[in-house]
Amino acid sequence: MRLTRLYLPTLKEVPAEAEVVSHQLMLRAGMIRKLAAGVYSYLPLGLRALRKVEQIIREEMDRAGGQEVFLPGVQPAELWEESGRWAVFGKELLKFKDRHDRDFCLGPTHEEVITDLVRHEVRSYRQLPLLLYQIQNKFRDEVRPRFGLMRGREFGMKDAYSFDADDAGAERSYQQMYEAYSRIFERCRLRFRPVEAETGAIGGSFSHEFMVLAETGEDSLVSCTACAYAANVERAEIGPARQASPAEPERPLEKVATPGMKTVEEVSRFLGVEPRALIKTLLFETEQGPVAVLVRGDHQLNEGKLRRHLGCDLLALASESMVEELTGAPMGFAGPVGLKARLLADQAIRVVRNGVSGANERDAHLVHVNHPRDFQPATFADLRVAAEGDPCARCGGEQRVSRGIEVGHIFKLGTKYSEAMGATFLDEAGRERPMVMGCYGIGTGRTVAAAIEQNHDEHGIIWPVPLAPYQVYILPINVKQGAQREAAEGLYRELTDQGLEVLLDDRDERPGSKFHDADLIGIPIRITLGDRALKGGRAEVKRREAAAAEEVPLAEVGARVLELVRG
RNA sequence: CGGGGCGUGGCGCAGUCUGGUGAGCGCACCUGCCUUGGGCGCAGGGGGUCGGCGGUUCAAAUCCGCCCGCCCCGACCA
Repeated sequence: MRLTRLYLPTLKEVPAEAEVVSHQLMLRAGMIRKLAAGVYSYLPLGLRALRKVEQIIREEMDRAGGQEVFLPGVQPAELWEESGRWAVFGKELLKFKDRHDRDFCLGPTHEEVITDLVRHEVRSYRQLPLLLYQIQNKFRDEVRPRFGLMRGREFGMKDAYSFDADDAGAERSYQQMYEAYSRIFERCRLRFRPVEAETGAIGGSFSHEFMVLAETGEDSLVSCTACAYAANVERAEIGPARQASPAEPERPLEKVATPGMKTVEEVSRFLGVEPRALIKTLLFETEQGPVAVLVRGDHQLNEGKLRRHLGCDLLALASESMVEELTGAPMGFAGPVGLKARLLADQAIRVVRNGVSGANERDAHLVHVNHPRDFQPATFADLRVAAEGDPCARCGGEQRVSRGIEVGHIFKLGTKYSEAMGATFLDEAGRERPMVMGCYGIGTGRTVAAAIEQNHDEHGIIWPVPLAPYQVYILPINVKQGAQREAAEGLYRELTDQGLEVLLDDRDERPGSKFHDADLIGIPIRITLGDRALKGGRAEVKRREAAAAEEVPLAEVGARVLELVRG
């Protein structure tokens, strides 16, 4: 492709709306343009990178026994009512009516559609297992789209669905997808980590997220420095707290005045104690009645863990009036001692010695609070958000927290959808049984963005060869010089004939502009043709990530480039 | 949904507080000349209902009201 023909609007300046580097670079490199909040157009360069990711995914899905389908983006409400998600999915589901006043939505995911498709056609265990996938845009009306392609409202996704006759089969399918995903992200040359994850609105029993490691990631993940355990912080289990040794002696319980001191920060500063000595008392309303939860002052409650522990659907922080009713004090002075409510505690509370808590009395706290002398929770459990340095739940080693971009997510769904929607088959014994399902997603645009987050410098993108929109950038310094132009055209033909994807910068521009654009769009190999090297019958070959170029005789450039592309 | 901010030519911005000077600057774009190893130089030129609607005023980009769009923080979330 010739630069004089390519639709490549690059930008010198950073558009004000772009926060993260991948968004900035995709705009500047002319890959994408925004149409509305969270809705983007792909330009030729961006589309080529996207297609590279999609092709790798296709190959690995096919290799794992998948078959590609293409499902509708517009879906009728009835299907969603059948699965029960029309009401539950919430405002992210973009709903509308057709001219006959029938309800539809833009598909945010395709479990309903695929289950509907399969239930009509699959009758026998002989037709299982089945793995179907598609690559298509989804629409989720996100509350706050941001970071360009990282969190759009309309976004590209590969979604796959497995149907098995039993749990063991579903387990195998899941495992196959786990391996396929690992291969996909390896082939994309990404630094990533599979982590145990929450299942959220998709439902199901078990899942892994594939996280691309990046500081700008929206997710936090916890990994053990000693063993293989890794999980999304939302999910990450924490091992039992270590007892401080030697244990401090218990001191007598004492009430102190803390006028107006409500937050952990205020109380700890006022009393001159570390936040970790405080016992936070959080009050919740649930359908099972009010619940009080204790967490150390420097820890954060994990509502997901609490919800699972209680097995409740409704879980909301208690209102001000509720707090007063339960504790007899305004918000900010709740404590476990003498509190008449169901009491749970994070396991770290067990080893807090001479702690500080609210006194259930306005402007007062208790110091030297000790378990079990002063309070006795019904249970201790793992209820907090994992933090740097927490003990690993599997091996007791130390956990580390890092940031990641969720590019893939695999779920073991079980029979949630097949039962709700009647996707059944007859087994060998002639019994009717629900299919056991799994679903597996990869954000395609997000993967491109993640690759840029991991591969860039101050000048622009540095594409890994497998994702590069083009592999080679031929840059004649001055196209008005016949020798340079001819050498460039010759190499362009030769490399293109070899099957390489080549850009020829045939623009009559200053060299500086061309070098800057070449660096910005990040093509892995640049061939510069200027008088300097050309006099000796050579071209300069430079890898984008390298500091210096090498001079290569014109006749050997083709071979050298192929070597670099493959290498 | 709560809090904050922004909207002036394709992009980045100034001007708005304190109403009135020919709507301006940089980049990009067009023409000509010049130049060609890291975003050259000179000259000329095109492009704006100042987000929209309404109001105040002799006069509104500027003041007031409503609406729309976008961005950031939080809550939320495959």
